[in-house]
Amino acid sequence: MIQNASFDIQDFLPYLLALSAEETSLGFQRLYKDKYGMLRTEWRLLFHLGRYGDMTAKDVCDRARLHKTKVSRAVTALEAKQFIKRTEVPSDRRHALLGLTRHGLKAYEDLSQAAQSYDARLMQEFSPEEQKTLKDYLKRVARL
Amino acid sequence: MIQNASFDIQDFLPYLLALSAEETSLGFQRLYKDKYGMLRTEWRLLFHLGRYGDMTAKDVCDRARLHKTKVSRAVTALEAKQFIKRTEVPSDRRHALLGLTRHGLKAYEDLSQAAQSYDARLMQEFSPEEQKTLKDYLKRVARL
DNA sequence: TCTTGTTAGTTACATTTTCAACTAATACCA
DNA sequence: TGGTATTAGTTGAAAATGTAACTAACAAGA
Repeated sequence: MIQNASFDIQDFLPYLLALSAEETSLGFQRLYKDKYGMLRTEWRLLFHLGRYGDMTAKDVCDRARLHKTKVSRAVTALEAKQFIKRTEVPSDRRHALLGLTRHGLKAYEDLSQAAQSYDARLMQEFSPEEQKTLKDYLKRVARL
Repeated sequence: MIQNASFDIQDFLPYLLALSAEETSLGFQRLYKDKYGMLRTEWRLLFHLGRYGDMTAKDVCDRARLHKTKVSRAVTALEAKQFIKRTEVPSDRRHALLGLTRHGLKAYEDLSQAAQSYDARLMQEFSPEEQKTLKDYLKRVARL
C-alpha cells in the first residue's frame, strides 16, 4: 500500500513523541481528572509545588515550561479547590509565593503515588537498562 | 531546594514525553502553520495521504489515531485550501476516498522534505545506534 | 419488506488553549 | 525626582479541541 517511500511519518521524531505522549497521558488523566477534577496544567502545578517546595507563579512557568496565562488560571482553579494558598511577598508585591495547603499536600501525595505506579506499569515492558536509556534520551530531547 | 524525594515528576514518562513532544513540535509547526496555514491534524492527514495513498476518512482515523471529528474538520479545511479532493465511492455512498490534488502533492513533498531535515537536525545529537534505539522504544510505547 | 443495528461522517455545544492587550509594581537612570 | 522600561500576573476574545448527539447509508435477520 506504500506509495511514496521518501520519508515515513512513523519515523518522524515529533510524530512519534506526539503519539507516545497521547498514548501515555490518557491513562493518567483519568486519575487527576475524574478523582480531583484537575486539568493537566493544574496537575503539573501541584506536582511542582509538592516536589520542589513553595515558589512564585513565574518560577512555575520557568520550571514547568508553562505559559503564564496557563499558570495563572491553574493557580486560580487550585486555589478555589483549596489545594494551594498564596502568600504575598511584602518586599515585592508583584509576585506571591504559592504553596500547598494540607489538602493539597494530601492530593499531591496520592497522585504522586499513583503516578509512580502508573509509570512502573508503562515501563514494565522495558528492562531496567532500557528504562534508564529511554528516559535519558527523552531528557536530552526535552533539554532537561 | 528539593523537598520531597518520593517521586520526581521529571522521571515520570508521560511528563517526559509531553515535554519532549512540545519541545520538538514547535519548531516544525512553524513550517506547516506559517507557510501553509495548516493545523497539526491537517498536516497529519496530508502526510498520511501522501505516504500511504488514497484512503477514506475512516482509514485515516485508524491509521493516524485521530478522532473522526478532527479528521472531518481537517478534510473540510484541506479541501477548502485545495490540497485534497474527495471522490464518492458508488458502491457505498457513506464514505468517500480522499486523495491529494497536484497542489496537495507539492505541499506534501515540500513538507516531507522539511520534516526529514528537521528530524535529522533533532537527531544529530544522537549517534546512529542511539537514534534507532530511541525510535524503537518510542514505537513500543506508542504501540506502533 | 420491515425493523433494528451498525457504520461513516457531520454538526452543535462546552471546555481548553492561545494570543494580545492590559494593570500594577518595581527597576533603572538622567 | 521624574520618566521610561521591565517584570509579574490577569483578563478577554478568538481559535482549537473534545464530547455527544445527529443524519444518512448500508446490513442482516424475522
